[in-house]
Amino acid sequence: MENVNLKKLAQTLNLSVSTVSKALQDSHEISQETKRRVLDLAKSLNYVPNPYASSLRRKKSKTIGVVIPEVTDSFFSLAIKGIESIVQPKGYHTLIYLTYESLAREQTILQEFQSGRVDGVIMSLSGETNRIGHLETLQAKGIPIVLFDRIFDEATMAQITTNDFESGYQATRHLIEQGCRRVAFLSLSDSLSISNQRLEGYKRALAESQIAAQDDLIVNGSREISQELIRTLLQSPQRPDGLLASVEKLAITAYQLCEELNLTIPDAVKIIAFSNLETASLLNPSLTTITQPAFDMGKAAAIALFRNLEKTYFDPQKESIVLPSLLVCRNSTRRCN
Amino acid sequence: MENVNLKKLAQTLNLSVSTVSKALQDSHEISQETKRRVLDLAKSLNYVPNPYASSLRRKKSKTIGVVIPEVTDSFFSLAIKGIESIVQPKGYHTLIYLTYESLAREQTILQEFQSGRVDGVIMSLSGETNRIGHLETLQAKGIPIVLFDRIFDEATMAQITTNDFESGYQATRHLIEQGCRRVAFLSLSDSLSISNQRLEGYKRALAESQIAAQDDLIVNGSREISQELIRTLLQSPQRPDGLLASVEKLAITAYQLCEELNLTIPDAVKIIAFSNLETASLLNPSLTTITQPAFDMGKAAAIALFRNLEKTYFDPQKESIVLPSLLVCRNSTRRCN
DNA sequence: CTGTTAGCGCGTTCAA
DNA sequence: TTGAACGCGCTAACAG
Repeated sequence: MENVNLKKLAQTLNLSVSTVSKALQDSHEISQETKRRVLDLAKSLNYVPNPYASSLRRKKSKTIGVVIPEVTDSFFSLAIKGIESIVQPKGYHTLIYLTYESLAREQTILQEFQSGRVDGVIMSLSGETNRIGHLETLQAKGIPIVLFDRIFDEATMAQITTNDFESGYQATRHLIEQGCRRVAFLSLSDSLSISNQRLEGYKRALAESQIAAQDDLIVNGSREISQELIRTLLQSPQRPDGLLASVEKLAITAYQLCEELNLTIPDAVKIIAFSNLETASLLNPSLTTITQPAFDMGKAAAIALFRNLEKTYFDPQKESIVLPSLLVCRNSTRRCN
Repeated sequence: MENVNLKKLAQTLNLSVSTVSKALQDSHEISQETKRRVLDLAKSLNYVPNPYASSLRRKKSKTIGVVIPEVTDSFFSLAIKGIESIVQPKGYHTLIYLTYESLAREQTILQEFQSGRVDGVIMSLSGETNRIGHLETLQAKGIPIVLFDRIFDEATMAQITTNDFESGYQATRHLIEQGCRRVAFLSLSDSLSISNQRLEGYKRALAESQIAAQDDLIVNGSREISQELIRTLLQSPQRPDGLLASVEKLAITAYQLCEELNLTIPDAVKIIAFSNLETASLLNPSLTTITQPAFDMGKAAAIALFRNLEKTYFDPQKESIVLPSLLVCRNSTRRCN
């Protein structure tokens, strides 16, 4: 790989490798004079310690694994920034893995983590994930996991969410207030915590307005499957006049379909999307979004993880942190809580 | 870290560590019978090799560093997916680093790479980067670098771009055809290859239409600085009637300002943005974008990188790959080349 | 076909 | 205050 290592430094200074090592770690058992000499040479030779050798020896990789379903999603990319804002200053590195909503990939990735490649994991579950044996196995090996956004209620670990019930409720109420009477709910899967919570909020809002929830207005499935289901829905004689998309990608799909079917937004159909697209409400005044504090959620997740990493003994414990999300429409921003 | 390693496997099977190691690597010098026994045990004990020990020994990390200015940008997040589509199947891992447009951070990151943490680097330069000594130093140590999008012309390495001159030209022509006579050009910095190319195209298009380019219509600076410059520009009596934003973030800033200043888009001001936002033209029919093949650029970068990694001897060579970008407006898509 | 030996670069005894 | 020796887990050269 490279060339300048402890040995080389030691040789040119006529010191032993271990002395140099200690000097670089600012050990108290090394004289100031020696430390200075070592540091000077290290700097002038541009010495960079080999992280893999160090990991091997210390049994710590100073690396965090981030496992998310997507990166081309405003929520997740913002969350990454939040994570990095904590992780980087600590001198840790970030390994990013994408599951593309597949449970199998998620399992493969976590399996690989058993190698000790990462010291801890921050993740948001795939749409397919309906059991978490792979998470538990990893935790049992002493590697802490923090979940954010797409959590798993029964799991014994830190979990960062927004109040999804409340935001689902508020969003639905907003649509009803705008005159919608047939509101559809679009979800990626029925095992996703966030979708289910939001769905409950949706149902509550409908009930309060004496509108009967209809099963055929609740769409469940991967993006490809949903696309066809939504298309059918929008073509049916009793098509919905409002859509609540619990995931950004589904909102995009819905938009494309409305366009394709010549349904004008918001006259024919109103849409509310869970999305952090900075541009969304700018680009289209009629668009309403539920905006989550993605950056802060990433930060909170990283902070919770470090709390566990810094313990001498890691003992998985459930811990829930709930941050508020915002309902943003052109002229107003309302806090959902 | 973990517990089950080669030694343990070897002990329980009464074999030597090296035999087990070779068996796991499917070496031809191990009998089928032994291989089977080893693989069976490995699977049942859930053995996962320690990547750091292996890296240390082999002097290969099977890890790629991706260095980009931002992740909350549709272009870069899509490019990441393109990169992963090549890197993952090869069994390589992806370490992502964000420069936030800072040269200093970029230098720190590359400096760290001298440790051998990564086998190769794929990067897009920060807005501040006007020299590439840090890249050359790294390459000189045998670590290949591939640049994409924000390249550095004089650099001796593979570079993946779109035809920025052409797309700047087409975009400007499009604005002129829509009736714009005072078109402003928004850029992050004057050291950015893409901005300069696009600027040249812009100038050419103006010249062809007998419109004199005006320096005060060319805005240069970080997002914060630009924001004030653009605001001033939009408030001046001879404000522009068209904006060409060479970076997504600047387009967002421009949008926000138009809104704030009550300038209706597209009546008062027309905007063309270099952006890959899937939703952009959907959300607002009046929006025109230059869409780059971000996913394919990521792929191409990764492929070029592996070409270098797989060489027995790495010898930096310049290599340019140019992919076409698209000008997308509501009813038409035109290829820029 | 299998085992022995010797490191990769670093950090941690323990002895001087 | 410094250094010698050992080993983290794995791979590679060389014997047998």
